[in-house]
Amino acid sequence: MIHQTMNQSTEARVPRVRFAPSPTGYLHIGGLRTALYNELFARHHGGIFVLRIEDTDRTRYVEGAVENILRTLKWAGLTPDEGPFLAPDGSVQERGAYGPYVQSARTEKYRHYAEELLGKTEEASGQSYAYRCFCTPEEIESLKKDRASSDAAPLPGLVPHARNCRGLTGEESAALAAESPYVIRLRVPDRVGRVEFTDSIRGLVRFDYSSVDDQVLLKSDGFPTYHLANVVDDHEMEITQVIRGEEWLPSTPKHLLLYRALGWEPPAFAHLPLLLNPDRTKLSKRQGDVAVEDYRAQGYLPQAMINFVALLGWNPSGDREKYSKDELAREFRLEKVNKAGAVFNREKLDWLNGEYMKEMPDEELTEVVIPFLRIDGVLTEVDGGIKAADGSPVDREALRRSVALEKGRAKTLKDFAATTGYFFTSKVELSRDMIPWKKSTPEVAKERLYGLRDRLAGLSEKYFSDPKLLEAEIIPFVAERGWTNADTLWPFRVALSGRERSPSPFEIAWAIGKKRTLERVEAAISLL
RNA sequence: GGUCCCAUCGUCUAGCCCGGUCCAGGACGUCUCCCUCUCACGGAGAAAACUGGGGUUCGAAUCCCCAUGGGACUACCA
Repeated sequence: MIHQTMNQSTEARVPRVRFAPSPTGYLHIGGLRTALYNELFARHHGGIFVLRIEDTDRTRYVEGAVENILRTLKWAGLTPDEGPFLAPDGSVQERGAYGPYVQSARTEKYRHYAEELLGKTEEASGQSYAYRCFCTPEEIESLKKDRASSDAAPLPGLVPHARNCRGLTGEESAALAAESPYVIRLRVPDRVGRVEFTDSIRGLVRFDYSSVDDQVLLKSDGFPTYHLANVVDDHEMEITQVIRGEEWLPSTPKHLLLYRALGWEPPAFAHLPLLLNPDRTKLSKRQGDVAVEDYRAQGYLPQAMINFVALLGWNPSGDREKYSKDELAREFRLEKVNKAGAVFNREKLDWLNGEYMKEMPDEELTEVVIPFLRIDGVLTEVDGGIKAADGSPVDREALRRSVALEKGRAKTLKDFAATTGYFFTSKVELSRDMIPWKKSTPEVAKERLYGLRDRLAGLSEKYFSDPKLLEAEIIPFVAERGWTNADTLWPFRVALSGRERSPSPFEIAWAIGKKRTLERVEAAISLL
């Protein structure tokens, strides 16, 4: 009496996987990882990565969500081989031979199969694989309450309401259908038995028939539920390996039962461990950002996101932290995916993001930083030219240098807005008492700045082309005067930055140039 | 409650399938020291884990059982 579902070998076929998000808003970080694993699997095996939109719940549809998902996937560098994509003009189009790839455009198919099941008889029981249920949601709700409150062990097998409509004859059912709304439910066998399957990650998993509810397949509005649509589409799109979140594990027996009822060979299943909040519950909004676009807006690089999320639940070796997407694809093995959930920990993401920023060429980094500087008002764009917040022009080279200097201490692209502003203003804000080194006095600071000013003024522009040149010039000068680095360089640096913490004065001078360097030193002197 | 899944440092993990090389390795974070005008960077180092109990075995993080703990699911949502 055991129904065994074999995971047929699929070596003869091209592996096909899919990512199937619902357009209910934004792309969830967990969705990003699921999509990534699907793509990695496809690339590793030379297969096809399909994107499918599961929008069978009209009540949850959010305007623009499809575009948003597409945009975010693109940003992350994920590129489905088939399915909807964003055309250059911004419209959503499709590619691939298995379309449409949006479920709302496929409703006829689902209805067709649901009705087919109504009339199809299972040999073992002599009953149809599906039946019409006329119960209202309210009735079912109260039946459920009864079940929950009763001390008696739940009846083996069936959901309570099943007893109402399950026994209807074909004629009764058809007659009622003419006058009342109904749903079509899957008839789970009421004999003893179970569904078994070998999960690609977890191994053998089994469910007794008695623990599976008679799932609704077709809703009273004529739309399919996830379960039906998913099975129909995975079959029609010839998906060979399903890779999805662990939350789907409990409904897998329903899907397997459906494949059997329809007479189809099921794909292999792999259920990914969940991404967790710090308290180890399923990652959720409320405990942090879950939308990929939030991370994008906060200045995380797509490479860092991909790298980070890939290693949440899977690891190729254990002693390396940085991998490109190609390297990930080369190493990817579904069998090596962990079974336990993984806490999404932002510190490590910050670190990884910093690593990627540091290795990025300055020109490239500058390009991606600019939008963040504009958002935060550090820079504005006038007639295509970039200007500082106070209207002074900003040249590209100065911008590049400031980004190069600050990238060592930035965790995200957004951080540059907070650390980089003083490079571009014509006047630095500073107060008299922060100029002297903490163990020194304003008088000393003033003397040092005078000396520095005269010395700097005598240096040609060439010295400002490399912080090392400036340093090689100033350090000996400080020594020969009998000054200390501390009581000289601190005032110098503060004069240039207006900050307690910043890059070295030589670096700042290099970034802002001789003219501004002298202006700022002069301004500091006048405060003393 | 029921069903199912899971369990190595605070966190991500390597090792587990094919028991000994593991008084458990790496990374983030933390702490200390070095570098240093500051903050970072960088360098050196430290603290930090096999949930518990049985069993199998000469030997268990690794295999088995139980307990405990955690999680997911339990919709005409996905």
